[in-house]
Amino acid sequence: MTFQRHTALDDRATQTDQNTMRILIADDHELLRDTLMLYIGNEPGMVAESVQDLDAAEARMAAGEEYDLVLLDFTMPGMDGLDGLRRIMGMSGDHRVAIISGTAQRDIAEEVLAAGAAGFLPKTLSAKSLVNALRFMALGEQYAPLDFMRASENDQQKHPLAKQLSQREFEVLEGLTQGKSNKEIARDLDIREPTVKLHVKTLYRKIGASNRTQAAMIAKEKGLF
Amino acid sequence: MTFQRHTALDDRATQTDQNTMRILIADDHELLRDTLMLYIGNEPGMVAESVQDLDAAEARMAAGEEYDLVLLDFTMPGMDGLDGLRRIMGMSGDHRVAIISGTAQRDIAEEVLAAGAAGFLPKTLSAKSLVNALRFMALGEQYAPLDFMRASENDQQKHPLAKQLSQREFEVLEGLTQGKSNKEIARDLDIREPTVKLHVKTLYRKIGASNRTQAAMIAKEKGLF
DNA sequence: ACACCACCTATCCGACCGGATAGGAGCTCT
DNA sequence: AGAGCTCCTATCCGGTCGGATAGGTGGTGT
Repeated sequence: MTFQRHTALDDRATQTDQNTMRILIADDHELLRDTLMLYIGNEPGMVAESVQDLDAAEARMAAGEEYDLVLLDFTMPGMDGLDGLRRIMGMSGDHRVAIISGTAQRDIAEEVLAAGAAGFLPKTLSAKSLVNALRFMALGEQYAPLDFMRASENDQQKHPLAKQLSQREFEVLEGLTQGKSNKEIARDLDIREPTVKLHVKTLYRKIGASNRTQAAMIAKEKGLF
Repeated sequence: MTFQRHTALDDRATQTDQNTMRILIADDHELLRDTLMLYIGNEPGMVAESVQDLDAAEARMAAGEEYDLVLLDFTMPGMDGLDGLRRIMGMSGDHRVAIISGTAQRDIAEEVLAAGAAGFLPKTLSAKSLVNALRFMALGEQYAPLDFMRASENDQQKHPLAKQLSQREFEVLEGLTQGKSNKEIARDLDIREPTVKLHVKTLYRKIGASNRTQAAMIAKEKGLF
């Protein structure tokens, strides 16, 4: 992997401030902050700063710092879902804000875009694609990776544990992890309670649980939901 | 920041294989893979390769590649909790394997270390600390960030949620997170079942749960245990 | 046509849970 | 000494859970 040419702008040291793109990265994963800043800093015409939570990002912006783009991690202290995004976007000034996330799925991405964010960037994106997306968004466009947005609604067929379960059992298990009663699950899925009980019982067998709390903990630890 | 040297091998042909540390990174976040490889490649005496899931890591190792250290992301296709770690560690050869994670809490870290891993690395670690940890682990030591592991060592003192609970309620809550029945908890703590029920009820009120599964999930998500 | 499977519904029962209520023992602080 | 706290025990009750059993529907593959 070499870095002789990143873009056509590479060797033009005449870069002016107006042409330099300022990016603020807010993410509680210091590892990513450090390495990503290094990567972006290596890109011509790009300068990145980083903070570790939403409050710090807000403080920077409130202090009058101007950024061409602000990247917010979706799961970071202070975010609280989309509230943090809305708070930053509601600040005075004309800010372009994008969400970056390692865990959020398509439904979250859609809500993010609907809320008016400049883009949604999963951490499964390559560094190169990310930089391209940054430039794209700085131009005023809205970005989200197409393959990510095309991902099927129920992409649990990948997970080994979920694979053993039928679709319904999976949905019931999701209810269990939310601490719902059989009655509530039945209402939510629009089926009868006895049916829920059946699914509960059979999924216990399949995943090796002996009660709903164990089932919920197993699902959680295996990384489902 | 320039990249005249990516690795010590780049311009120093005298570097011997014995002195170069080979690292395999398995993580489905390509963004982190790209940027972290760049960062590590910039460190003298370190070479990193990366793959995007557990199967690919397994294939590399099965193909006879030798690594001084293998980093596995905890939430990555094929991992399935600790199973993936055990699978890699059970492979023939003498491999040192560490877990890296952006979401796992202390309980997971302890299980990882108990399983014999070389270390546990949260992504909140700085890049510099990570590199230091890598060198440390390559020496045969076991690593985990102290502040992370102290996160709830004698839990009550630190955690705001646990602080509201009495000692007994806390112990009962621990039983709940293991999916135990009131009767089992009573036996383990050597108290009567009605007493357990009392503690259960009062701790529901304190943490805002309405049943044992919710209580367990709340405790888990808040990072207790 | 048949077996098979996932999914749905139903009933019965013993066990457990969640909530209320009512105490008593030991400790600390004022 | 009494107030206040935590921790312990106990009983009662309605509701829920866990497990077994029995059956019906619709789609798939042989």
